[in-house]
Amino acid sequence: MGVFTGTQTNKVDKKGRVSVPKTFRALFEGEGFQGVFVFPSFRQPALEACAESFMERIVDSLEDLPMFSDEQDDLSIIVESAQRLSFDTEGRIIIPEDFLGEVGIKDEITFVGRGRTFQMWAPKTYKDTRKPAFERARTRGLTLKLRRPSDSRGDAGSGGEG
Amino acid sequence: MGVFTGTQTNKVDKKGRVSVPKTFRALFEGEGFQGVFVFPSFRQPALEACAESFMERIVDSLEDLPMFSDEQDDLSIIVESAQRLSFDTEGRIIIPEDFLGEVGIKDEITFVGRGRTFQMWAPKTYKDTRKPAFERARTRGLTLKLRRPSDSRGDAGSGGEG
DNA sequence: ACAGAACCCATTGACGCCCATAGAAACCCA
DNA sequence: TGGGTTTCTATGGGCGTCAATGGGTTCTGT
Repeated sequence: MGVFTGTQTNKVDKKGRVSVPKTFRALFEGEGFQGVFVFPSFRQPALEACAESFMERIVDSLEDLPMFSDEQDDLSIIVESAQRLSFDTEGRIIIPEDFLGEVGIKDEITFVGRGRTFQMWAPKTYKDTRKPAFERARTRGLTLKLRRPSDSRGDAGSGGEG
Repeated sequence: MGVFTGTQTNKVDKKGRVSVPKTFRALFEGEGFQGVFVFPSFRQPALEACAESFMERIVDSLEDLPMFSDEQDDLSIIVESAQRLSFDTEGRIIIPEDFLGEVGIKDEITFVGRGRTFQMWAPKTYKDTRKPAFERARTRGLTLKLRRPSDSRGDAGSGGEG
């Protein structure tokens, strides 16, 4: 599976349908389930989305924690809130209204590629958030240590600052 | 078998029947027993549910504990209290009244996907519990160490990058 | 016989499927 | 290289199907 990159803004029609960008949809070739798992981000006013295979990785990772532990309970919130939305014939999905409300999406939605996952934002919210982030990256002089090629760990690990 | 994700609220009719969400039911394809095992959670005001194959995993895990130990005795309560409820023709189950009473479910019930298992809550109870949990996740900055892709069972290894 | 559960049927509203169209990008040919 | 043509993505709307629900009837075990 390739990587989700770039941004694209599409419309939400009267029925609540949204076309998932073709460039994103193309990455679902070879996935068993043709659709996405969507859940609210707990770090940003946005919705997170991923394919089934990635969601299964999350579940497997949760199983590494003891059953009935506090840790597992807390992290389960991702799985609990992740809605399974399948593509229609035209590659559209219907996002639950409460999700849209939580992040302020109305008639337009911005898709943001994030590698193994992608996000969905209210266009204005995203624009307002992105500018300062870019500015921070410049002024702080962020650096990234690249992994060697062919070390194929799909780990979506911390790109954090710190 | 896929994973249980997301939440859905259905009704409990006068006969005590509840439709198990289709997205959950679909995961019982290939299971021998068409129905669920249900037992009260001892950590939350909710009912736990799983398929037969998972219940067998629980039993196997209990056997890893020392026989006649306090731990095994205590945890055995899961197996002791687990009711075996089969789907009717429409995919509904009837949950014993004492179970419903214990967790305050009346005419509506919220199904909560938890990966290999799912839970059933009184809608209001779940909503009140979920919000703080989400807030905790944000403020504590919870992170999840992802298992490597396609590492289906073996140890996820606690080494790796931080 | 009785109570509870399983089965069957009907209803409804949401969602999936089909078709049509506009606009944009890709393509082709001169 | 420019203009015309084709292809396809994104979008909109109508309609059929199915999940969820409710109620009646039959079955089963006690």
